[in-house]
Amino acid sequence: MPRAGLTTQRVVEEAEQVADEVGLPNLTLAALAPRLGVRMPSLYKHVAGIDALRRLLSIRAKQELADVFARAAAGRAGAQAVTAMLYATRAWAKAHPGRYAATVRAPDPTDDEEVAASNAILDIALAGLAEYRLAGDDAIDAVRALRATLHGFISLEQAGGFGLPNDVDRSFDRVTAALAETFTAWPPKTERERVAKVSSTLSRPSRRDRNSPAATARRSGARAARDPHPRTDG
Amino acid sequence: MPRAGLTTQRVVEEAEQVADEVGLPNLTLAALAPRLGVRMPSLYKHVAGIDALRRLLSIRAKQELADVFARAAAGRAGAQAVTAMLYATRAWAKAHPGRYAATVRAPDPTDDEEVAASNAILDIALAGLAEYRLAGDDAIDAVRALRATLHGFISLEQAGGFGLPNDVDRSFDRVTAALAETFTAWPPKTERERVAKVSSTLSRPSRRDRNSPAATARRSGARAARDPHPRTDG
DNA sequence: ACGTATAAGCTAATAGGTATAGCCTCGCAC
DNA sequence: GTGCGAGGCTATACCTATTAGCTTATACGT
Repeated sequence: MPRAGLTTQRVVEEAEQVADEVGLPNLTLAALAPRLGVRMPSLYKHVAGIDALRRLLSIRAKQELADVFARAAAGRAGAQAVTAMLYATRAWAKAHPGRYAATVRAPDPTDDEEVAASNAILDIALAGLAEYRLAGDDAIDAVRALRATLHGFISLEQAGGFGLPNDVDRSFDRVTAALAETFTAWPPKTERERVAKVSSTLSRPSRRDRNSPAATARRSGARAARDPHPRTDG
Repeated sequence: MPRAGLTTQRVVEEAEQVADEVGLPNLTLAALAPRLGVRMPSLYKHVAGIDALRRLLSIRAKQELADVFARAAAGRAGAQAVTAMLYATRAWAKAHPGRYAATVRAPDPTDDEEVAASNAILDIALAGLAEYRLAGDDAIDAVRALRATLHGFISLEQAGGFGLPNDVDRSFDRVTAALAETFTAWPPKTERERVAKVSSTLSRPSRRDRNSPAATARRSGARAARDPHPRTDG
């Protein structure tokens, strides 16, 4: 019998298709094999198992998402960049729900390749926020807010969580606008501060820490060789 | 041999424990049965199968979450209520990750019981936002923003997505404060409007629709008996 | 108290999924 | 052309869900 001529890459590509069609949790080797014209055990010649396949899928998906971010933010800054990143990501997630789901997975901290893919997303998101001139922890808080809002909206939407007839696109517009606006006054005033309306120096100690050496050090890549906190986020 | 004396309720309660311990996706009947002192097939006398069990789990979890919202918002309003709801939910989700995950599931639109549980969450969240005096689509957009932000943060945190050493509690404080603040100027200005700085009447057509009959009708529960859009939302 | 219907438990068997072992052979390198 | 490694296969084992059909504890009516 002629060989199917599979490669790891081919297997992962088909797995992406399947994941997009039936959802990441329903991606099985059993479903994948016939689509590639082989029997199930043959897949083990190319991927080490279902877990390894999921890992490869995640890495590729994270790279794609980083790309989506990068293209959206290219040539834009501030609110424009944020808005573009949010819309582009939602559109990509709609077209590729399985891949999007794969981007959420937290990497094993010792897995350099997947950690790198995660970091690419973080770095590009941070770059997209550059115009807001945030630094240190404030910048991290902001990307976390960005990722959380975006992910929450997309995953609820994909889960069918927005059941009311009200227009979901409209809601997304509002969320996007709110987020882009929020970053212009970041960090936000806390409730206590809003009520007490005192001078910002006194009432917003968080600002003091903004560019502190400690905060900057925490961000820097210069850490011990086997850092217990390899740099990954969101 | 003596009977184990199971009930559906007992099974679901133990399932909650398991889900909290090992994660909702890892909840299996096989793991559950020995913990209840019976063989796997015996569980079918009390629940119709793993899917039915998940459904029951979701319903209970949604009721619990609605309760968490209600308790948090009780006696508070506006930013205070929003803040309290967010913190309480995150704390509950941390203590009960499996149950929290179960709240995300979208109900089958024909499943009255689960739809009702979902609606309870929505209603209480809307009530928590009452002080902001939003109406019609604006109110729906706001709860969606609330749920999306909250869910995004919690699910990323639970997935281990916040790998950087930066303090996650601090980030959550910021996100919370930003959200509570955002609702005071809802709907947010779009990027175009912020740039063009014209009068709000002209530049913010969305406000015109706020209390329109159409918008109100869309929200109302008065719909045809077998409504294609039973009232549910994130 | 007793007898019985029913519900609650059991064993056994089936159907899918993951994974490993071990064989067979295509097809490239030389 | 031949040798051999990579890529495919069958067979098998194990895990989870589910169904069928049996047994018996126990609640309840008399």
